[in-house]
Amino acid sequence: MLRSHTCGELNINNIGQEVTLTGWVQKSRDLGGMTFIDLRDRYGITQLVFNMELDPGLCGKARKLGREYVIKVTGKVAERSNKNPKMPTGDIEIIAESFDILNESKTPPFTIEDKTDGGDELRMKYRYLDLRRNPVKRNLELRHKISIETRKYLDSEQFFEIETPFLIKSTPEGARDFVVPSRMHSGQFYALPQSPQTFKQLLMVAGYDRYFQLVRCFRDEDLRADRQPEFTQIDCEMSFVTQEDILNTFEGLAKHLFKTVKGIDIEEFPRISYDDAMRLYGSDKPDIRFGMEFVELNDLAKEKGFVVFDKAELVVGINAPGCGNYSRKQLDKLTDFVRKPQIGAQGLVYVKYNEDSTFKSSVDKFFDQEALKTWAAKLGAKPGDLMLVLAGATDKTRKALNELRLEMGNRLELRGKDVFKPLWVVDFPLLEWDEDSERWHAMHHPFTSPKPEDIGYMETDPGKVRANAYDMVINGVEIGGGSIRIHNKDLQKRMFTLLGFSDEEAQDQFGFLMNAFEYGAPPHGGIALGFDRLVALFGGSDSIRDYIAFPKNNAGRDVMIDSPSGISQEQLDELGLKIVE
RNA sequence: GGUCUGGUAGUUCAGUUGGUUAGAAUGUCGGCCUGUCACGCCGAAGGUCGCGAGUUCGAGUCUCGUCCAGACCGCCA
Repeated sequence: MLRSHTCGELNINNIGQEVTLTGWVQKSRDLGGMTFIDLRDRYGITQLVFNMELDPGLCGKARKLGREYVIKVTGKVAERSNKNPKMPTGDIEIIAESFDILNESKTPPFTIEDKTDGGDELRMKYRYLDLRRNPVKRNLELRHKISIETRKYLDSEQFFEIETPFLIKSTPEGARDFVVPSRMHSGQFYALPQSPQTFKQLLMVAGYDRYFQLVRCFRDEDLRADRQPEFTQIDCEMSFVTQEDILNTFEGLAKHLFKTVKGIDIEEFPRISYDDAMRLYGSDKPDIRFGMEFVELNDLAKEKGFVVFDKAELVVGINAPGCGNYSRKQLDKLTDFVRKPQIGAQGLVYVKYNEDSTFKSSVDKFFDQEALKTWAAKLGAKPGDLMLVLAGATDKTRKALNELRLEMGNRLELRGKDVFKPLWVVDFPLLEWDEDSERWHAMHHPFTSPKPEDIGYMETDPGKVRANAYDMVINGVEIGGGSIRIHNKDLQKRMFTLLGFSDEEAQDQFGFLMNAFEYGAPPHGGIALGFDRLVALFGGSDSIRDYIAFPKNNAGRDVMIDSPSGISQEQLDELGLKIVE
């Protein structure tokens, strides 16, 4: 090693020692007669001192060091006369005796500091400089810790980590595939896996009854703050298990991670059915850090002469505690919020429960004080509260009220970053109707098993069939999901038929899996957790980008290496490809 | 595919109703300074106002188009 110590470890106990440090020049403070330099490496910052009286030549040379120069310095650890309690190494400094410039540096385009002056665009372009900054470093350290603890836990539960291929084949279901042209088989393509789904099921057939992998997955869909074209999953599968076994095992993983990484004991891990989640929160990933559950008001609100309610399929409200003093302006803002195209509500009905126990509402014309009192009773509202009511088609109205509920949660600061409320959402529907293609789609994926008691409805009333499928949700973020799979060839065939596959198509796309099911496939099931999202959640951020060393932007572009990019004509020819303008 | 927000000095931003030579902070460079740690003081350099058209006597400012970035809707088994 070129160094004897790191820049984070020297303290009062090292006084008098001769040490050699390496690192980057964070900042220099030139006082004329003496110069202080903060030397930074991954482990911390240590102050170097150069003194004109002691060594004018060395000090003069040090005064010329620019930011981010890489140097190696040798000197003696000394106690500071002016200590800095703000830094871990603040009690000591290195009285420099010699140094070498290992590499010079151009002045970086933004400051390498916790609160940098650099914008996102610039930081992404110079990501290797951004990664020098503490906040990003801490995020990657967090990611590292969570991956290590995940492996520790799953290893202790007898899981095998097994790698699966990246060059696989394109399948019609699900997200768009990233595709890789084959040179040796002109006109043919590999696809990158959207997940190792079929491979892990084959591993179950092979008898590896507890598998996991921290694995990259690829989906060619439009991006968001919490979605990258390539992302990492904690992918798991187990054999000879019930849904209950899987929920318990991964509840255990979540609790282990919260305990070991954040020092938090998760007491409750409630389970809620998909139907209840939709009814009470209007979302299949409810944020249960706060209450404000939906209360349906059809029986109290309909047929009272208010045409909006009368023609609505659903009238549903929430009670916002302590918001009864909202001004007209604030209420108008909430109305604007729900009327935004992304939210899609037509309007908002409010009922203020005044401190004097009277009511003031936007529907006073249709509902007297007595009627509004029954609303308040049902919503559990108290004087000083504000009831917010939406009406319309069931799905749309629930979706809009979900957004409004989360907005009120934000306004009332009920969604603290340090509070973690996980839950399982279970009993998802097996299928959902797709308006565009006019056919049933698998809500989870085509290998998800229906609940035995619902199998009879598969052909007669497919929408009614519930699946052995579950999602892990924390703080309103879908962290992952899974299911008990189909392990029977005939049932898998029926599923493919439901999804509109001909026998030939099913055989062509998934024949390898159905064939495998003929050789003693054990009952099995599993789960995949979004690792990036989990890390971001632990770090208290909505965006996963700062937890990935080299992320892509919201157009799927890596602005540092400038990809994607064109390839040469030679490469195109070799692959038998032609670009069509 | 759509909606919204933004693009001005190396960087982060301000820029009035369309009107003189486009400002501040920070960074950079030079000078001074022996206990700084957001060092301080003095000085200097630094601008395709994203790009292109249009309106106007006159555009950083208004209009249209376009590119880039970000957020969201659709999409994401």
